[in-house]
Amino acid sequence: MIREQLIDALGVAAGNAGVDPLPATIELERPAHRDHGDWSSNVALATSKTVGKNPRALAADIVAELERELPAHVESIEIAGPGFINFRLADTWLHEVLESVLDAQPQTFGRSATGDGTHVNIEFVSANPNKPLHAGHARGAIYGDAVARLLEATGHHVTREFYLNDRGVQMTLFADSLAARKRGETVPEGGYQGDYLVDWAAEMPDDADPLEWGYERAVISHKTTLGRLRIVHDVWFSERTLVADGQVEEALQQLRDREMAFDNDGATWLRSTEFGDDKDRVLIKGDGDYTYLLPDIAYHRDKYSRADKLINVWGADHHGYVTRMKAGVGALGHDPADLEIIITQLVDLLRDGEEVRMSGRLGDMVALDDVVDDIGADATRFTFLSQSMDTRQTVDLGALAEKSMDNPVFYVQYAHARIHSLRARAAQAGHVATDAASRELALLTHEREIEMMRVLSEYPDVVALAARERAPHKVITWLRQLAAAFHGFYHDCHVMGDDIDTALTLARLALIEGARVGLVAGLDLVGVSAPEAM
RNA sequence: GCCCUCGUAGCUCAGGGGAUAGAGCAUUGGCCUCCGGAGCCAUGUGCGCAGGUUCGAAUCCUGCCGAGGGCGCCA
Repeated sequence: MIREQLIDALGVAAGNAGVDPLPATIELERPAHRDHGDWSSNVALATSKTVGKNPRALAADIVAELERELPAHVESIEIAGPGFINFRLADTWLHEVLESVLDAQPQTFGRSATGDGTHVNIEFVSANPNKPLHAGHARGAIYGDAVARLLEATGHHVTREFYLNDRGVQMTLFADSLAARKRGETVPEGGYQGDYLVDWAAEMPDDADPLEWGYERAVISHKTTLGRLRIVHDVWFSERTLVADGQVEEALQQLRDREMAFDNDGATWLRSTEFGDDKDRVLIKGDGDYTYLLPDIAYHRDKYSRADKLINVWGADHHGYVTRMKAGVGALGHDPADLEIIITQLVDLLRDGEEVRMSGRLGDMVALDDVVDDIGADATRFTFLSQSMDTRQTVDLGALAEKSMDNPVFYVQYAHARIHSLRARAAQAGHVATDAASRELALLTHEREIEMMRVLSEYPDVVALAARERAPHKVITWLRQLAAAFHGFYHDCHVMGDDIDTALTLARLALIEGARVGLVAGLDLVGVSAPEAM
């Protein structure tokens, strides 16, 4: 790849110019402005102090070394600003990029093996199995799945996991509420109010055990809703079985053996202050019941035995548990660094500008199914992935439901549909796809064509960065760029026509095929479909 | 009080050490004899404030201001 070639050449040149030692990494980036060339390096700026020269003078020395034998594709090298070294390349480097895109096809374009088969377990959603998922679950659900896709695309072995809190008081309360509905009564004090229970009660056979039947029904509900969003968990892990298998007691014993658990005031405590927590935490309450923490520790103990690295996706309202969870696994002797807890900021849900309440009884909430009904899986996924998880997100369901231009997913999908339409027309006109040897990509020199290839060239870096930073929104941003580049090309450069030379038509068909590969690959990475017609 | 995240254009958000800070929506005005107008082009005195680190800060550090979330023998 051109990037590595230039970095290598820079390293050699800098060494010959007296830079010693060479920096750990030589930075090479794409300048924001086209006037600054195709690639730019700051080595001279970064190392001038150690060499004892002013940056521009050092840059001149390095450039002189580089000019002894220009690296492939390089047309000229300039020194600019305070001492940047700017490379101006011939378009041939982009033709080479396009060739590699066509070669890769959507199945492999942008993918890498950097994860080296590391087994990552990512746990997300994990909503209680006693009521349907609501809109507030959307962000974490879609995000978790997108991160899983990114990790898979970068050579990790991924397990998607859902933890079921299927024991405890809330399950009993749920069963009681369901049974009451079945009898046509109002739910008990503090019970589950939602209308869904009326429907579930109607479905429930008379002789069914409300707890077991309701639990199963809720899990089906979760799976169905998630399935509509193309989210499929590999493992549904039951807290109940964890207790039944004796794993909770084993974990507790392990903590005791390591002197990380102690008894005080009639309760059993975790020595979490050993791991930076501001106080120790209760594992077993005075009444003998576990707190949520102990089964959670046992659960993570089990996960550590099944994967190299753990990721938990939690909402912002759980951020206070990060320290004690890490303390818990640390107390077991595991490396807390292998447990990555990602906090997603909350979502403000609006409907036509008006706030939709996310708290309180279910009656006030919007079911996730309703969101999918209103705006579809594609728009839902695209929207919830379009911004960083570190920022609070505002989503207006009303605006999205209109399928208006407020949602760029259509802009991206439209690009794909146009390409499909072009291909069909081309086939009709008898333009057959040509092999690498006979297509003349050198004909692609229009500004719009160049721009499209430049965007395509960035995709592998985007995927790598998005995966490393757990930031699928970077893929969304890139897709919008590619779609914009394509639409601009489509407007200014006709693929077929009386005044278009056949060779150019074939070259442009190759180019839009490259765009198609990019769109399909990118959309697949975020789990959004690439429709052939809209 | 302490902890976490955020503060970028009228609105929703990208950009997370580089050289002139970008997109969508909204506004205003252009572009259909021609591959799908769900499109293209033009239109903007914006990085909360103050210090610091650096050759260079929207980006890193500190403080302040503002918004949201969290600090249970609840889950």
